[in-house]
Amino acid sequence: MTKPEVPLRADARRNRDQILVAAREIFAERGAEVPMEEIARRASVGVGTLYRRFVDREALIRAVFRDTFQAVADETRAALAQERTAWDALMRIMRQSAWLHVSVQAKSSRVTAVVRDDEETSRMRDEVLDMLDEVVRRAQDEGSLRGDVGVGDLAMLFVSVVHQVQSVTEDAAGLVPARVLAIMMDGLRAPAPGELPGRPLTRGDLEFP
Amino acid sequence: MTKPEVPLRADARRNRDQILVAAREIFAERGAEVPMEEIARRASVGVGTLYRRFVDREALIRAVFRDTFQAVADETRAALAQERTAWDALMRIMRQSAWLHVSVQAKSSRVTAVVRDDEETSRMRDEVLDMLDEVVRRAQDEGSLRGDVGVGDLAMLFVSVVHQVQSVTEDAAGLVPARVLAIMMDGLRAPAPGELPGRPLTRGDLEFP
DNA sequence: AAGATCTGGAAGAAACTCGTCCACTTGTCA
DNA sequence: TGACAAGTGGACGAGTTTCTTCCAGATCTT
Repeated sequence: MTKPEVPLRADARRNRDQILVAAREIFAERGAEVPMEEIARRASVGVGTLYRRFVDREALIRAVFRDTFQAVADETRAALAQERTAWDALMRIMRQSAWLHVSVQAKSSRVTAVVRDDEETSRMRDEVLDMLDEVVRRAQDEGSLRGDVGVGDLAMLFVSVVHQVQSVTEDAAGLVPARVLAIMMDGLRAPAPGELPGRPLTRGDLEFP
Repeated sequence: MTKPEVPLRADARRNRDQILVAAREIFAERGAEVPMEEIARRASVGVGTLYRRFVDREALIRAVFRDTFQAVADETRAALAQERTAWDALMRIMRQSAWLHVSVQAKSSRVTAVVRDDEETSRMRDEVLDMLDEVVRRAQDEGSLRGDVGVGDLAMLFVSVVHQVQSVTEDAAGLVPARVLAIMMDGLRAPAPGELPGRPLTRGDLEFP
């Protein structure tokens, strides 16, 4: 339902998209409680415009989630279909999702509430998790992914990568996510050098149940 | 200078320490702009007490940094002296620092300013970085750490681990940092499965220069 | 037990956010 | 091209949140 009933004017459509991107980035970096004005600014738009398109903060959060899950679902499906090995699919999914700034710094319960209560979001979320479960299983079967991890672990690693890294010079900042991600992926490779502490984290360990 | 001129009364001393710990945790989780009252609450103390001990937020930030760098420096020195291999030292340092909730979600420039302007903090920071540089070099020499990483990379991985993970059930939350850290360490092991993108990040890439 | 030290939290002042409203711009279509 | 519906930015009043001070009473120390 990213498309409204009456088609938007071209410029409005563009602005709406910019807002969603800006909000997604900011949510990932700083959480969902950031002043609306900052989101507007990053989207190069006035607050007025923001509110015209999204009734209130909750509507914006909901839209961001739908939009993001949609993108991730599409990308994941494509990766599963096109990549030769499950490992390649996994790499691609992780990379792409990091790039998409998936994840929200969930410091308030507001976010959880939205995800839980919005049916469309839940549906897409489940779809994504189903696919991820499959990738993990297949990658482990093919012997490329260490056996002692679960989807939950991937999700967590993920979140770690995405939460925008600060305190690095602007120059280096561009390198960080890719490098951190690559190191993590290397750490996920089978055969594993050792045993991980604890137990594999599954989707049941993720919130928004 | 964690100790004041006139020794504090025992209870006051205890409270002060609790405040520092609470602040460090909260800063790592949510950044340095959290309401003073929350810090006070987590330290089981009234706001009044907090202000009596630290004139204002800046003083608190400064104290947290000194305290933290001090602890890390001590731990690092000990690790270097006691562990058999550089790799073991590195493991220990990383684990310990994660445990210490090193790192601050630096979303404001306030933090950078404090670290830059406080001489004692800078001094300790340099000392820690010197030691880390040595650990990295030695670990690479002994062939346990992949060659294409630098201190900067370690710092970044670190920050990724520490920033408190959300959106995981309380039960699983305890496992996450240890697992993420372990996976990362496995990813750092030599021989590396592949080349990392970009270039090794050095201390020059870290901010607070 | 006296007296210095320390404490919690109420409360006024200051800073921030929200979300609305409207004069002005821009895109669309005949 | 012109007319007008759709869209825009940002100032603003109301409502919150946060900062910091202050002090009556609790707690140590000697």
